[in-house]
Formats: sequence, C-alpha cells, structure tokens
Amino acid sequence: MSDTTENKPATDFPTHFDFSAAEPALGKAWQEAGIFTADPKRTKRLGGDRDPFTVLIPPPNVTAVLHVGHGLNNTVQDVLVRWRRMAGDEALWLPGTDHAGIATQNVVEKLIAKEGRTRFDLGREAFVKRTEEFVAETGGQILHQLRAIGASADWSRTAYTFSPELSRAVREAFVRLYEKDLVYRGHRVIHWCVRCLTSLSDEEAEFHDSESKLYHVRYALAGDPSQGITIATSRPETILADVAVAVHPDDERYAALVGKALVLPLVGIEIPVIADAYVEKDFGTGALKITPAHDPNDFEVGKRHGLEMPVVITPTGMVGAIRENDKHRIPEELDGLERFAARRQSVAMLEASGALVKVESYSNSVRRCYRCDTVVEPRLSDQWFVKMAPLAAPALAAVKDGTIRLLPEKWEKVYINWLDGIRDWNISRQLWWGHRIPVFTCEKGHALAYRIDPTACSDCGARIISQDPDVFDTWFSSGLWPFSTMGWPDEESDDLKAFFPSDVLVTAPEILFFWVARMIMTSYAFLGQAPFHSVYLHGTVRDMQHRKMSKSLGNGIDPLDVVNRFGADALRWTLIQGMGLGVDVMLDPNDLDKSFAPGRNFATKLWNIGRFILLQVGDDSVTPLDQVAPAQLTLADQWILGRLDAAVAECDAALGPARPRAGTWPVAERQMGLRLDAYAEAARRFVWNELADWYVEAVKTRLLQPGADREVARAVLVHVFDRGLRLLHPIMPFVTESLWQRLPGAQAGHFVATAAWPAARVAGAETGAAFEVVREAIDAIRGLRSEYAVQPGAPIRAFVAAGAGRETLVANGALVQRLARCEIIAGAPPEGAAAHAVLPSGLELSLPLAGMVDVTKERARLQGELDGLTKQLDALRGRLANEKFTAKAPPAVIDGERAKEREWAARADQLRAKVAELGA
RNA sequence: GGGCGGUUAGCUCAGUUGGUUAGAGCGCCACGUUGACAUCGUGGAGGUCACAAGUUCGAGUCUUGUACCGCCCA
Repeated sequence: MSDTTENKPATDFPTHFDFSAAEPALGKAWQEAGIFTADPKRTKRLGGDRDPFTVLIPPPNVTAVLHVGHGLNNTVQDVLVRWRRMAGDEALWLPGTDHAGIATQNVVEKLIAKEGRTRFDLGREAFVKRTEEFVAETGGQILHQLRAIGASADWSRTAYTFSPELSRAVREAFVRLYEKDLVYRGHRVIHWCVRCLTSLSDEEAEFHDSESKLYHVRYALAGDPSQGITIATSRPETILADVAVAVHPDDERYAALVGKALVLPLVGIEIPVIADAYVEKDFGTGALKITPAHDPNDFEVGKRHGLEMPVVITPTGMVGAIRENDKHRIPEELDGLERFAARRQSVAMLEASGALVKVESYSNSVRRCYRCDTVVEPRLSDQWFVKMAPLAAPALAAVKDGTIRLLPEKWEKVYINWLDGIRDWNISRQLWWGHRIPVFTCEKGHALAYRIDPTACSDCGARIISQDPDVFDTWFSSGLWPFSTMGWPDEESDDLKAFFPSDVLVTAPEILFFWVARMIMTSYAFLGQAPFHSVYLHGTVRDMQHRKMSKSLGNGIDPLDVVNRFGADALRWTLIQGMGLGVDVMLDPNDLDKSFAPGRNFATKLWNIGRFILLQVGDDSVTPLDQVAPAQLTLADQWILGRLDAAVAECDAALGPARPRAGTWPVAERQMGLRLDAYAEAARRFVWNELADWYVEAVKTRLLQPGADREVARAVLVHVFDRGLRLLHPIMPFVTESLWQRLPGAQAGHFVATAAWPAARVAGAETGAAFEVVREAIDAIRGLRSEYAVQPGAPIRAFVAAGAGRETLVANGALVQRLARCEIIAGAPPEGAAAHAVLPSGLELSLPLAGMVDVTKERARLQGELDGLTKQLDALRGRLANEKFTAKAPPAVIDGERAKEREWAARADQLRAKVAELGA
C-alpha cells in the first residue's frame, strides 16, 4: 500500500466474520492481558478508587456438562460483569463448582456398577478416593465450556466447595452454629431416599401429583368384632407400624370408643383409640391411623400421647423390623417385601380377611427425591438440624426493608411466605461424598464438635473413639459460597474485605430456597451483613411446547453446538434479546437455524456495517470528535450524535442502577434496571436502524470527496461506531472486539472489553432534530412509490411547498435522491395528476406521477387519511370541550392536548385542501 | 388446602406515577440483487388489550368478581 489515503483492500476484510477462528483467539488475548482478574487493592474498600462489582457464579455441579440453562444463566452474569467492568468498576466474576454430594456419588456409583461393584464393596475410604480421582479427571469441564461462550470470569479465583479452603469454612460454620446452640441432634421423622440411602431436607423432597388409591380398612373392636372403626389410608403397608387410631375429640360418632382397644389388621395386636384435635373430622372416615415412625404428623401425635414408634421399613425400602421387639408386627407373607409389593400384598390380605371396606381413587401429592425421583419414605431417625427461626429473622427483614431486592418482584412475596413458615433444616446426609460432620465421641460418650480433629475429649480428656459417619448436605457448604470463596473464616483476607458483600446474584427461581435464602441467612449469621443487594431470578429455557429442556425428553440444546454453528455472539444475543424480566425463553431444539436467527442475523449485520464503515474510513488517523468544531458538523452528524446520546441513556436506564446509593434500595428503585431485553433492543436499534439505515447512507457521498468535510464525516462515523460497539460489547463480546480492534488508530493491548462505557454528551448539545424532516420525506416518498407501484428504478420528482423544513429538505436533496430515488424541487408542482403527502411536521410534498396516479384513487386515499384524522380530532375536541376535563386534568396534560389539537387541525386543513384540489 | 402471579398482534413479549393514533422481535404478504449487507433492503397487513361490573374528566394501566393458565408451599 503506497498511498495511505487508499482504502484498505477488501481482501483484508473478509465478507463474513470467521467466529470459529476469532473467538478462541480473542479469548486467549483477553486472558493473557489479565483483564478479567480482579485486584482487591483497586477497590474503594481497600483504598483504591473503584467501586467493586462482584458476581458469584451459582456453582454448577463439578460433574456437570454445559446445557442451555447454564448458557442463559452465565450469559446474563457475563453481560452484567462486562458492563460494569467497562463502567469503571473493579469487576469480579467469581467462578467455581460444587462437589454435589448426592449427584456426584450417584455418578460414581453408576460407574463402579459397570464393574459389577457397589460402594460397599469398595468401602468408604476407597470409594471417596475413587470419587476424588473421577472429579480430578473430568470435573470442572463445564468451566472450560463457559470460556467458549465468552465468560469473563476471574479464573484465577476458581473455587470448589470441597477444596481444603472451603472445607475449612464449612467446618468453622458448623462449629460456630454448634457453639451458639443453633444446631442440634434431633430424633424425628425425616425424608429418606431408599435409593440414595440418605435423608433429605424438606426442599430436596419434592412434591409430585399422584393418582393414588384410598383404602378404607376396618379395625375391629377388641372383644367385640361387631363394632369397629374404619380408617382411610393411602399406605396400607404401614398398618404394621400403627400404634393407635385417632379421632377428633368432638366427633360424636366415635366418642364412645375413645380409650377402648382395636385389633390391628394384618398384625393382630391391640392398639388404643385416642382423641386428638389434629384429626380432620371431614376427611375420609374421620378416623386416622397413627404411624409415628412413618409419617411426620403422626410422629407429633405419637409424641403428644407417649406412644411407641416402631419402624417397619428398612433403609432400602423393604418391610422388616428394625428392633427385635417389633418382629411380632411383621407377618411372614410381608417380611422382606419391597414397599410397593408389600402394599399390593397387604391389600390382598386385607381383602381376604374382610377388613378392606372399599377402595377409592385419590389424587394426592407424593414426595420424591429431587436427585433420583424415587418416592421418599418418611422414616424415623437421628439427624443434625439447624434451628432456622433465629437465622431467618434477619434474612426476612433484609428483603422487607430493601437491603436485598429480588427481581421480578413476585419472588419477594414467595420468599417472605417461605421464611415465615420455615422449618428446621436437616443437614445430615448418609452419604460418603461430602464434608464429614466434625462431631467426635469419646469413650465416655461425650459427642462434641471440633474445629480440628481431636486426640482427646475436650470435656473429660478421654480417648476419642468415633466420628459421626454422616456428611453435610451439599447446600450447607454452598450456603457459605459468598464468603467461603473469599477466604473466610480469615476475616482479614483482602478478597473478603474488597469483594464481600457482592452485588448481583443471578440464578433460577428453583434454587431460591435451596441456595439463595441460605446464603442470606449464613451471611447474616457469620458476617452480620447481606451477601448481595440484588437477586436476579431469570426464566427457564423451554421448547416450543413450553416444556423444560431435559435429558429424558431429549429436547435439550447444546450451547456448544450453537457456538460451533453460529458463534457465541449469536447464542448470547438470542438469549439476551429475548430475556424479559423473569420471562421464559422459548427455543426450538429441532430448528436451531430459526431459533438462533436473531443472533446470527444481527451478528452478520453488525459485521457488515463494520466492514463497510471501516473500509470507507480507511486506516488514516481520525480526528477525535472533541477536536471537531461544532460548526463543522452537518445536520446528519448532529442527528446521529443525538441518537447516540438517546441510546446511551436508554441502555443505562434499562440496565439500571448498579447498586443502591445508600445501603438499602429506595422503594422507587427496587425494581429498576436489569431489563436486558430493553438494553439489547436500544443498542441494536441505534446501530442498525439509526446508524446503518440512515447515518451511513447520509455520509456515503461525503466520504468519497477528500477534504475537510470528509474528515468531519470520518470523525463522526468512527466515533458513533466505536460507541455502538461499546454498547453492544457486553452481549456480543467477540464480534465487537474484532471490529473494535480494526478501528483506525487501534492500539495493541487495548480492548473494547476494557474501554469506557459510553456517556452522553453534555446536556444541551445539538441533537439534529431538524434531520427528522428528511427522514419523514424519504419515508413518505417511499410509501407513495410503493402505493402507486412506481418501478423501483424509475426517477421521480417531489415539489415542496413553502413551509418549515423546506430549506433543510432541499439541502439534503442528494440523500433523498439516493434513498428514495426522488428529486426534491422547491416550488409549485406542474399541472396534472400527482400524489400528495403531508409530513407530520406539516411540510407538503407533491409528486407528479403522470400515467401512474389515478386521481380518483389519490383523492380516496387522502380522504381516508383525512377521515381517520377527523375522527381522532373530534374525540380530542370533545375532551377539550368537557368542562370536567379542563377543570380536573393537570395543566400540562391540557396544554399537551391543545397543542395536539392545533397540529391535527392544521394537518386536517392541508389534507382537506388537497382533496378539494383533486375535485369533488 | 394455603400463598403468589399471568391472560396485550399468528408466536414470544414490552407498555414506567392512569393522559398522543397501544409497541418490538420473529413469522406472514408484496416488491426488490440500486456498488456494505438476501443471515439483506423497501413497503404492507395484522390487536373489541381474557370476560363482566365499578372508580375516574379519562382505564391496557386502579378496584371487585368470573373464566382459563402457571408458579411456590402444604
């Protein structure tokens, strides 16, 4: 290239964005430049000058592979983090994974099952070692997959709930709760998964609707089989564990039988009839069998009445006595049967004995294990529980007083409702993969919690003989995520001081209780503060039938497949532009081309816009906009700069305040911002519909003629395109970075990823509003051409009557010529048939279209327009004539209506005159 | 059974404290390859804002009821 004023050869600028080459290269360049690595010293909290902005990843399971739900969740986080990084915050997106006790254990158990072995064959130690190896080999691949979708996380801080550091936090947390008497060992009915062989929390035992049967079974009165009580149960196999039949104290039907004994069917032993207000008189027969060991409500009744609590179902879900002295309760025919087989057998036996009165169909809800879907068995056992009421109080207050906001707002109500009725949390899991509960028992039977493995009992000095075999619920460790990832319990850690509390938590509503609420509670319990100020709960990705995507349905979308086919930007754009607050995203797994068309189309369009602009602008240095004298700016220049200001303002308003100004969110701001779809649309509209569709067209001719005006056009064009790329970068990081690197004057080592977020010009800057008349004229002429089917290439003329804006229109005649193929002529039109337009601003256009315009049709068209306007005008005048309106409406509204009336009336007059000209 | 939310264009959704002729994307129809872009351009059609009543000068927006759909909890 000998002459630097020559445009760059087009061969240097491919016609299509090669995302498959560019994405990995840019990812590497960002990583090597270290721009995603946060520095605590730069934050205001540690004496720097930047606000920290921290987002904590919801840690995916360490064994997980990326699905489109992760894609959505992490794209949202990345958009927010990239936005704040550009806005000058010290942005930290803290990534990591969760050891996922049950899930990971299940995976490894399946693995060794292929070798024909169970974990019991291996033994605990070997099984845990095997699991560690498995995680070391395959774990965390999801974090690598996240890089492929552009995630700008600080990988140097990658955390893992089972790392030594985070494990220390788990142990410390438990011991502190233990010391404050906020955990206790409880003997009660819990949810037991007979497949996972562990207890579950209330949250992990999910309700599923079930079409069941209600069996009515008669229990005969001891000594008088002619009398008896019929109960209704959906679980006849648990009759074996019945210890009483309860009736309501006020129920006259059974009053005479209270205190007497009944013969328990199947078993033959006698059980008492008791009175308890818990019984609902109107449900079933009004008599309730009491099975304290296999029903949480019956357990409470049993406690009140001091009843026995025999367990008749084994951990693996078989019928059988656990205690020697319950053996008499198990009939031989049922002993050892699986629960559901035992139910069928029980029913057969009850029927044979004549005790089965009737069977009804019955819709109820049955709890199932959230990990394996097995029907949960309520079962009496000993577990560690966290007392929730004291922990819940500050968590509840935080949301009520606006310290923490939840978006969309409806989840605040759900959250409050849940915390109001919160129950104690079972944190014991009978698993091998997890943090072992640090409770040790000495020879003398003292069971105490220890921060460090003890050698002797801290109470009596006796030898330690055992540790609690159970592990913690994984959610107990992930509940500490906001601070365990930052060095806690070391409270002097720089990260903790700089980045806690964090800012926005982005997650799905499904884990609001599992995880979000618990993080809030633990942060208050251990650090006395909220862990974040905003919780953004996004929707779910669904298929065209609105079904959740799942492996079993086979309706999933692999984000990496989308990345390979259309690029990460297309994936991200599609997800974000469709992300209304809390709204589900519908995608068709069978038609990825269509589903991801919005992102693919826009990425291509953006590349083409950039390609054209950059090739036209060339490599020569460009004058910074602030060095261009305002007087040199054309109307179009002013207009696009005004549109840019508006776009920046819209994007800022859509994204909203990054943090509350003073501690808590004022009511007016509690639901503001995080409208990612609105932000995406504002940025897109600027770049596509304003910059590309209008401004680029307006400067084309100026760029062809060397001189001062060309330099002004180049300056403005590069400026607005640069700012447009910045606005889009958080959503489409790769294509924007590729284009930004090609801007004239781009410097090595500089990235749009760290370029300053755009700011509007000073208030009062010229916005080029007069340019609108040119756009109006072009729109109107295009419309008339289409209306009268004028050949697309055929040149036409428009005569413009005197009026506001005529000068402007004439001055921009060349643009109208190019975009509407129409010559603008100031003055009266020649005689003859013509099409007419009255622009919104009032300027009148007359287009002689000899041979093309049908006068009758044109008159009818204008008359139709006039009719519509007249109707609106009548309604408006009616309003203004209404004294109640003028008396009660705010003056600003009335002024607005009056101004409108003047405009419409003038326009109606113009139209009426046109119609008249065309003859009656 | 308790709590919460939704119903606006063919589809997915916006619509700020009640105040222009209710918007966007996709889809649809017509035309178009004019020297950036057919993954594109230009023009267009399409809505009794679920239904009923009420408050108000004025209701997609507020209130009540009805119907249907969904979410959370038991």
